[in-house]
Amino acid sequence: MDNYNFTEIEKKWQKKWKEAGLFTVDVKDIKNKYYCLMMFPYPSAALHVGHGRNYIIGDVVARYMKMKGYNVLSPMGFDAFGLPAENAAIKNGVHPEDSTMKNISTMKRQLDSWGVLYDWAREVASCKSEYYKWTQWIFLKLFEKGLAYKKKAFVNWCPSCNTVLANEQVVDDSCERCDTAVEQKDLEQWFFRITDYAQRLLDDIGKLGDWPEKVKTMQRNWIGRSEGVNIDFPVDGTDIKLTCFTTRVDTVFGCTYMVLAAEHPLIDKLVENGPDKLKIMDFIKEVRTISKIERGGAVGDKNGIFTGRYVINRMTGKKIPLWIADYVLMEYGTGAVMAVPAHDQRDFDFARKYELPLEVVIDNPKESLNAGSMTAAYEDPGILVNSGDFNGLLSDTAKTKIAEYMESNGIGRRSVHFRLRDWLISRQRYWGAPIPIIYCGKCGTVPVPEKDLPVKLPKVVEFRPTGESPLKYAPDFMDTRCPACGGKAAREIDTMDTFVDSSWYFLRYISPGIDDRAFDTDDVNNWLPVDQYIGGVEHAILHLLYSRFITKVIADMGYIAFDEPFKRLFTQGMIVKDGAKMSKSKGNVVAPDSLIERYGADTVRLYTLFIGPPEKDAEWSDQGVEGAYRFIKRMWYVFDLMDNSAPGGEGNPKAGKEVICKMHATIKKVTEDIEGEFHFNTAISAVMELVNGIYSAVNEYGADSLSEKLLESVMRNITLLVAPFVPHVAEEMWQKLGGKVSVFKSEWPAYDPELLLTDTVEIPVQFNGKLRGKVEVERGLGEDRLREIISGDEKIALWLKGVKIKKWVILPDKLVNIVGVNE
RNA sequence: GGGCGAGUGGCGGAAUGGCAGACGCAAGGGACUUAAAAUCCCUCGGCCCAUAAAGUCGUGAGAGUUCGAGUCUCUCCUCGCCCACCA
Repeated sequence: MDNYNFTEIEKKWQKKWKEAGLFTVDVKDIKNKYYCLMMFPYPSAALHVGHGRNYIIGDVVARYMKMKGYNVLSPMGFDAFGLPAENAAIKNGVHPEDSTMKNISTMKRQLDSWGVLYDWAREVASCKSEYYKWTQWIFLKLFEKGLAYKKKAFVNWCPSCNTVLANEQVVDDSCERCDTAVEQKDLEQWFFRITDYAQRLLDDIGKLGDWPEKVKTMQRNWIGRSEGVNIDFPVDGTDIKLTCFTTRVDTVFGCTYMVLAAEHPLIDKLVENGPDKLKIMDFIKEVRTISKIERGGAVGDKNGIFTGRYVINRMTGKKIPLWIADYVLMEYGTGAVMAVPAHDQRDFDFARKYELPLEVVIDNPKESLNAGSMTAAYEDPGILVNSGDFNGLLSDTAKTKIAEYMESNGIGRRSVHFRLRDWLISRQRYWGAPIPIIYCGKCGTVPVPEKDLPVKLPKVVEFRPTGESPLKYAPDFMDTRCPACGGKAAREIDTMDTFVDSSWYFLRYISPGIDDRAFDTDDVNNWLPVDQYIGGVEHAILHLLYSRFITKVIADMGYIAFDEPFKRLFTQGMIVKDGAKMSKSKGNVVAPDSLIERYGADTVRLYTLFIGPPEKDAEWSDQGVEGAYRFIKRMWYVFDLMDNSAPGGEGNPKAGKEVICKMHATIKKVTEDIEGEFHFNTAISAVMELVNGIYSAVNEYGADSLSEKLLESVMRNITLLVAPFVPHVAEEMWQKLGGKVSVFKSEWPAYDPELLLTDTVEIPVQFNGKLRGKVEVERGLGEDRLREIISGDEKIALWLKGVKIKKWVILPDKLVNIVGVNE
């Protein structure tokens, strides 16, 4: 047998698969369709082995499904707009387009060298105008429906980088790149009205049966639905009513003051003629301008100021003071909070600081509360006290009763609030899809007509940050004509968040070439929802939520017939090195190229899959790679065993029986591991055991103990089983075994349940739950006979001496436990 | 503060409530070799002990359910991730 020359083998098969179009799909052929999708990557300079995990897992699934007879669509593309390219451009003076295209070609080469196959004819890159034309079209569709709108909003501003930051670039209230504290700046911004879909996005999580529970929970928390009551508080001496939202209406009798957010729109009117107006305005200014980090850095440190006004708590009839404080957020609820210091820790802290009164209205059933001696708010449910007609009720009952009372007396209304905010999609950046909007002095905000798409991103632009959108300084881009009146007009200079690009790419793969529509409705309806989506858990919230939203919007407009894009989701864990995420700055990046050169792609794939359960993080070990390499060689050299076995010989029946049994068990195990939770690590270890089994049979019973025929049949099955994991060597082995077509066009092996079973079984025998011996008996032995054999066993008998047996627990063919006491 | 995970040998990790540590890495010993690499074989949780056998302890800690618990229940500790002054 030849040596295992992985370089030659891998080159050869990669070329042949390409020529044969192994993963080329005709979308019109929808029989047995299977859409296997991996999250498309951002084109960074080079991939490391951590990135590889995603593609290798996906490739295993695609190849496995292919062998199961499915028509597998596995496309790939690039999420090519975005900040890193722009930042690199600022730093190195290379145009983002050039660096991005260069990175894409590097990545494609790396993916090829891993043996990961895609239908490359469907490749998309979000920075190409033939793609973003349709991202812009989606924007226009949302605009048409009133789902895209512009409003003033605070954006994250890094004063050091002189630029706007996306939320995800703000880490611990500081700039992700330079660690400077992020400020809030008030700018006109485009939003998508995702909040209109909050309830549906929440409800439909129920449809996502095959998503990880963890991801579903994260989405639920992010949407954050809470039920409560909007309560009106009249401001004493005015006709103004302030409305606050609460989920704890049961505590309303304990509301001893009220607090507004500093951004609350009615503040100006309320303090207009007050004596402390200037002091209050100063306070508000401070809260607004101070960066978030100082404002909320230490939770518990709350600052506020009295407005001089009082509001009426209509449940108690009492006048309570109205305050402004930095711990109330304008973005959530109504920006006004009824403060119940006895039953809310934040209100408690604030009340203690400013010596505001505290009233217990929910008593702790275990230990009565004392307003004076409380050291913390009592936030648990309890029994109502000091609450008029509602005294004695349990919190839960009181919530309903009080809400009903408020509704029938016009004090408040039941209401639902979400934490989810509208999606801010404007970026004051260059490297993104331009927002297709034109501003005309006469006609106002005018959408670019569909026929004028794409609005092309100009190539020559000064994109060094000035604090304004770089496109402002591209006159050829900026200056245009109004599509409505033909007069002079200016283009929108902001670009779109890259999450917009990635929220629909899975549709484009179906119809990559067409330029008169974003996608073909029939084809998309035939192929989607995606059967299996695979990607990192870091996208659990934003990308997946946005994709679900856009899908629903497009579905509502009638372009597609489904409203959830991904049927089944798998989120793989990160690969870390020395306990940390791989990154260039930490210097712990493991590059695949040199490993592939040294051991071959199959080895790197095998180790990546063997490293641990794929949904969990795993620590990379270069020594572990060596082990994977050894296994492949060990498998390869089974061919030598075949050469050495006696030609035409019958072999040793006992050895043969053992190997056959093991073989069927392995087929069962590998199949179940792949189809279940993608536990490739245990699937691979099962094959390792089978290969070890062959070697030990030969060791124990001699070189000719396994007939050539048997070895060949075992090898054939091993080859099929490992094909998705180590495709090149498997294809080579398959050919050597006489395979006429590709192993990936061959049928996945089936096991014979009859042959899984050995003739005899070894039964562990316990005494009082502790293992005391084992007996080897024939399979399917009756309980009486088993009891007899065990009682007669010398070793067991020692333990049963002087013992009164109370009970025999017998699991036929599996285990026996004798329960007894010493007499 | 809230949510979700996870704690098993020197390490990565296995184990439908039924033999804890599969498989692999590392380590030690041996065979082959002039030598090395590669390969093959053996040992490999702790204690007791002479290497054994037999015994005994052992899955973060403690309790519970059970004939039987790494696995189920409760309490606690530690670590990781996500969210976080969300009313």
